This record gives sequence, C-alpha cells and structure tokens, in this order.
Amino acid sequence: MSNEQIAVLLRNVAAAYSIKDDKKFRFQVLAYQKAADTIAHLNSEIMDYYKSGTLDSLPGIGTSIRSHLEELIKTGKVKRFEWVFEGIPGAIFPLLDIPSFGPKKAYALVKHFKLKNPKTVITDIEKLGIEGKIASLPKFGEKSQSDILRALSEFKEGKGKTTRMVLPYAHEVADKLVYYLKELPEVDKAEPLGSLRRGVATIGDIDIAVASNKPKEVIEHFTSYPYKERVIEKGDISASIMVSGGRQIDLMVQPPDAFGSLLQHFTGSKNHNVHLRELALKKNFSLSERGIKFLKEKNQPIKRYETEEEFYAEIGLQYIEPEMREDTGEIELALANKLPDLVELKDLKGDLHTHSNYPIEPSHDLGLSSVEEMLNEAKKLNYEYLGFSEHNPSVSKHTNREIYEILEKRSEKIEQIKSNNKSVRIFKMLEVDILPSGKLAIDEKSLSLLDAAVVSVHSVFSMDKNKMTQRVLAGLSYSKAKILAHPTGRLLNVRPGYDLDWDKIFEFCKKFDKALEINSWPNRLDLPDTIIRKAVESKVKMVINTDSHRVSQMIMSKYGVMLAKRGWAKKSDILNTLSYNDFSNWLKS
DNA sequence: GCCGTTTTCGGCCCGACTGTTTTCAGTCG
Repeated sequence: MSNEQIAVLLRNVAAAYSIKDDKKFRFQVLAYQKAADTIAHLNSEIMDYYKSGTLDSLPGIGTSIRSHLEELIKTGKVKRFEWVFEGIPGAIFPLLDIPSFGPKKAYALVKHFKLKNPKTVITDIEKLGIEGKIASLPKFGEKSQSDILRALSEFKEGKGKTTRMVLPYAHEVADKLVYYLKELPEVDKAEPLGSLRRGVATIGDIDIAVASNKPKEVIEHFTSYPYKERVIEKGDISASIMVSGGRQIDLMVQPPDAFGSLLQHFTGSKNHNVHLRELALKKNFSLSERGIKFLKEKNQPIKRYETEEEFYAEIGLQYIEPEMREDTGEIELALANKLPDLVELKDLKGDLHTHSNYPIEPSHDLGLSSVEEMLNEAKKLNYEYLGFSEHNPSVSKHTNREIYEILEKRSEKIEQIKSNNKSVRIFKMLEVDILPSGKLAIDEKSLSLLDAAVVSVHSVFSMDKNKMTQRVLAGLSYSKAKILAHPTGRLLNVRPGYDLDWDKIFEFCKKFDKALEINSWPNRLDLPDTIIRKAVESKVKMVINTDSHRVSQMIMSKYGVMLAKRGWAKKSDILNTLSYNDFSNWLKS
C-alpha cells in the first residue's frame, strides 16, 4: 500500500470515530488525523519504516497505531478498523475531500437520503440539491443547500482540500494582493504567512496578515479585491476570498502593537503552534494571535507583542526561523538555546548549475541567455564564481569524437571569456546524464576537458530502488562527477520522483567527497526538506544551485535556501558558501 | 491514541466565522 492510501485510510478512521461518538473518541480522532498527516508528508515509503521496525519513531504513531499498521501490511486488513467502520456508510468518504464538508455533514446527508454508492455519491447529492430536497433537512436550510451545490461544483473544477500550487505561483498571487492591500492608508503592514513563509514546497491556501487599527476598513477593502471570484467568509477581523483558479486567500487583522503574535499564529505550522501553546499552558500562559493571557493573574488584559522575537522571548524561547516551525524538535532546541545557525541567502558565493545558450547541441533544453549575460548577473548577486553546466551534447546525434570537439570549442570560448572577465571566476562544468546502465553519457576523454561534472538522471525513471541506487552510485563514481543534481528527479504536481537508498548514497558521498544538489527550480525543489535534514545529520555536504536557463532565473536560489533551512542546514553544510579557492580545491579533489 | 526537563497517568491549543438557531455545532487553520 502506498503512503497516500494509508493516509486516506487513517483519515477515514478519524472521521468514522467522530461520527460514532464525537465526545468519547475526541482524542482518537485527533490522534488518527495527526498520524494521517505524518504519513501523507513522508518522503520515503512507509514500507521502509515497517521493514526496519521504526514505525513508532514517526510523530503521532505510537504502540497502538503501529500495531494496526503492521496488521494492515501483513494481512491487508485491521480488526479494530473494521469495528470502527461498522455502521458507517462508505458513501461518506469521498465527500470528505470537499471543502466545507466534515464527517457530520457528510453523514447527515448520506444517512438521510440512504446513499449507498461511493462512486456516485457526489452526483447524487448534487441532484438532490438541484431538486431542492436538502434545504428541508433538520439543521440545513436554503443557504446551506446552495453552499453545498457550489462546493460540489468547485470541487469538480479542481478545488479540493488537498490541491496545492508551486511556490512562485503562490508568491505571485500573494504579492499582487499585498500590493493591493497597501493601497489602503489604514494598512500599516501586510505580509504573506503560512506555508508560504515557511517555504513549504507546495502551497494550499495563501495566508496574509495585516496590521491595522481599522479592521473593518481593511476587511471591506480586501473583500472588494477586483480579481476575486467570490467572498468565502467575511467577519470582523478575518475574511477569505477565492481568486481565479480556485485559489483561496485568508486574511486576518490585528492592531499594530499585536502584530508579533499574529505573525506567529498565522505562520504556523499547526503542529508547531499546538506544541508551543501546550508548553505555555504549563507556565500558565495562554497563547493566541491576540497575544498572551497570564492565567494566574485574574482580570489582566491580554499582553500584546509587536514583534515575534518579543513573543518567543516571553515564553522563554530563542527566536525560531519560520522554515523550522514544523514541531520536529525545534522547540526543544529553542528551550535549550541550542538552535542551529542556519544558512542564509547572503552566504552563497556561487551557482554551479546554470545553462547558457552556448550551442552545445544537447538532447535536453538549451539555456536562453549568453555566458556574458549570466556572468553579469552573477556579479550583481555578489557571487565570486559561476559554473556553466549545460547538458552534454546529444549522444544519439554525435560520435564521441564529435562530442569532444564540441566541448573543446566551448572550452576555448570559456578560456577567452575568463581572460576578459576577472570579477567573477568561472568553472567549466557540464550536466551529464547518468544512463540506465550507470555509465555517464560522455567518455573519460571528454570529461577531462571539464573542471567537474554535475551528474543526473533524465531517463528511465521507473527503475526500482536498488537498481536506481546502483545506477546513481555508478554515475557518481567517475572522478569528475562531483555533484548529484536534482537527486530524486521529482517534479512537483507532475511526478513523485524515484526512490533511492539514502543511507547508501550518504555513505558513498562522504567516502568519496561528493555533494548532493539542492535544486532551487520551483517545480523541483529537490532534495526534499526531510532528506536534507537526514543529509545534515549524516554530515553529507550539499550545494544550492538554481538550474537557471536564463538570467532572470538566477535569483531562484532564494527558494533553495529556504529549502535548505527547512532541512536545518547550516552554512558549513553548504559547499557553495566557500570562497573561490576553497570551493575550487574541493571541486578538483 | 499519543506523550513525557514537574507526568508511564492524566493531560490533550485557541479562536474565527457561518448557518440555523436564540446558545451552539460544525468546519477551518
């Protein structure tokens, strides 16, 4: 079973518990939801945890859920779950993906209309709504009937609870809205928060916090946004709108002197906030977006915090960078004043994976900007060095000799530019395909023309984990191969990427002094953050690259840095924070 | 069901908004 399937099953268990007896099973519901979230966000197969007997090392999975999962994997079913699902109609489950549908609403509808078929339940309900039969149910009315119909039709057009967008698109939507909000004089500050601020690879809803003493005016302005499709909610201090493409934007307002606690609250993550608030409760503090209530002191007003730093300090914590706020150990470290000093954008001294438009006749895409243009941009970015890593010349269209000649010519051109350009140093590199056999696409003689190679997989993604690991290690074993580019091959919202045996990869990288790339390309963001974290723990070195194909893309390293921070990478974990001489020595080692 | 720097028992975040209600349940983040 896939992680996704297991996550869905656990979510269904939570929903079934909630229908069975909301009060009695309150904590089971929470526990199963948390376990489902954990599994849904794993970057390696749940089967690997099962095989190594480490299932209960995962947050939210204890002895009980672990044994249920083991039973599931061994026998294909779980006795306890069968009991939980008893009397719960299967037709409720497809409804749970639809925004505004929870277990209660789904059950009420399915039960009342005796809907049996999970495959048709959505169209069944739609039909009942159109016939006007939902409005007469107890606790339902005309408004909820039309809300249901709209939710169903938006769902059919792709607006589900789990649909997510890639980072730059989310930034674009958020930036436009922030710009619009700031047109209102009553808006002191407006900032995008949530998963966008934490640098999560894909974004669900966009969250925006506003500092203002006039919340009514702000909400009015926000809900009048000209590019909105509709207003979802509109209250005194918060509101939600939907913009084109079914994207939801949530906004919340607090007075400027309480902006710190709002930033903290709205940045999340949910798990981080829950942990923080539980911790605070033990000290008799109650935290919220409004500030801190001191529970021992009766009738005291809520204390407000203008900055997040003050807010964290009041609870006795070091300031925690947004990228770390996932409740994966950062709160414990902050308590002990032992948070790592994370890598920053300004630490980067170069980019080793860029594609110029030099006519190298590759089988994959060529860049669109010239070597000179890219060097100019590198200078603007304060880089000391830049590596050109166009794709290798097409193997099917050229002989080895022709490839050598193409690379020789390129080498001469680069040497020429080097002599005219002293401000940014150049590395002569190449992105070389690792063929299915594990061989590199070009031979040793051609490789000898390079300072080093970035190697990567661009074909036959469907190999199993062991074979793919062997393939990648074979490719990395060439002495010129120094960096494994976009190591998992994932394309966000397109394909999941292949599985590698990370322990073996890490071991190899350390032994032979190779580096893993953190690819900043927004549809890749590869390595995934959880694997960066493991690499950091294993003391494997990494390089943050952009994979730019034109000048304007070279600033994308900011996404790579956020990703690295999510993996708790320090400056010392990232090799392209080294000076030219030190990096050059490593590259040629 | 999970979890532990006051706990292996006894806790478990906090508040916003909506529709159907006249005080609250459901959903969301």
